[in-house]
Amino acid sequence: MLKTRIPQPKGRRASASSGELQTACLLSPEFFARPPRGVARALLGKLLMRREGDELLAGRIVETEAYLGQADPAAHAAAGRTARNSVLFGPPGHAYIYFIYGNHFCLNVSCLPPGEAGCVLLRALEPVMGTGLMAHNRGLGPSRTGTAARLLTSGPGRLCQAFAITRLRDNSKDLTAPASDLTLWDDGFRPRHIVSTPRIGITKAAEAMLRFYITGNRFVSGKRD
DNA sequence: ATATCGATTATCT
DNA sequence: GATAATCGATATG
Repeated sequence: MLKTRIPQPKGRRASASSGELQTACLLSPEFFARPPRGVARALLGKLLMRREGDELLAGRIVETEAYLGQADPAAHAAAGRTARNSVLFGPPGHAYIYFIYGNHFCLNVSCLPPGEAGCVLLRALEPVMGTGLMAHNRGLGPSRTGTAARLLTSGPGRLCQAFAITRLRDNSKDLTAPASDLTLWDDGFRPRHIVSTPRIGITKAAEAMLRFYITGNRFVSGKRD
């Protein structure tokens, strides 16, 4: 099992992060080879990491949504396999990235064995490492505290911009591969409480409780402050 | 070939 | 709270 050392900021009390240095394990393909609902819950508290040359970005996953595959009317896989969504039908633990509203990218992780097209959308992260570069990628000033920090990664489009995630660069990338520059890790953090709600921004199957977030975390997307 | 709309965000009032 | 921005995927003729 591949491990690495993840430096962390001294967390304030309300923050999901705490401690200073943690050993983290790369998530395995098996972690994702199960139904998206369970993966979406299990991904809360895990770390997304990006290698940018000699710089490192890290964010803790605090909000997710599950998309169940061909049987889910809200899923991109609902109409079957296309060139755009083919990653969803491939092996678990790979990045499915799509372009939305003419402006934004969204990052999903494929779930279930090959042939089944479930996935989990990453909706919000709590910044852990590399906030300066995140702010630069977002076109924001260097401020990284208070309400301004929420603008870095609180939303599916925002977190992709902060991590410089694009379809061209990252679609189909294996997020469980040690050599990948975009990876998912478990540093042992476990959320205290998880809330489930309807998914955001969809019209079909809008009542299903498939959005999950860490209770009380200030980096969850939506209105705050 | 053209029209519609979206798993969003920023910027108004 | 409301809406413009922006473009690729998909549906329709």
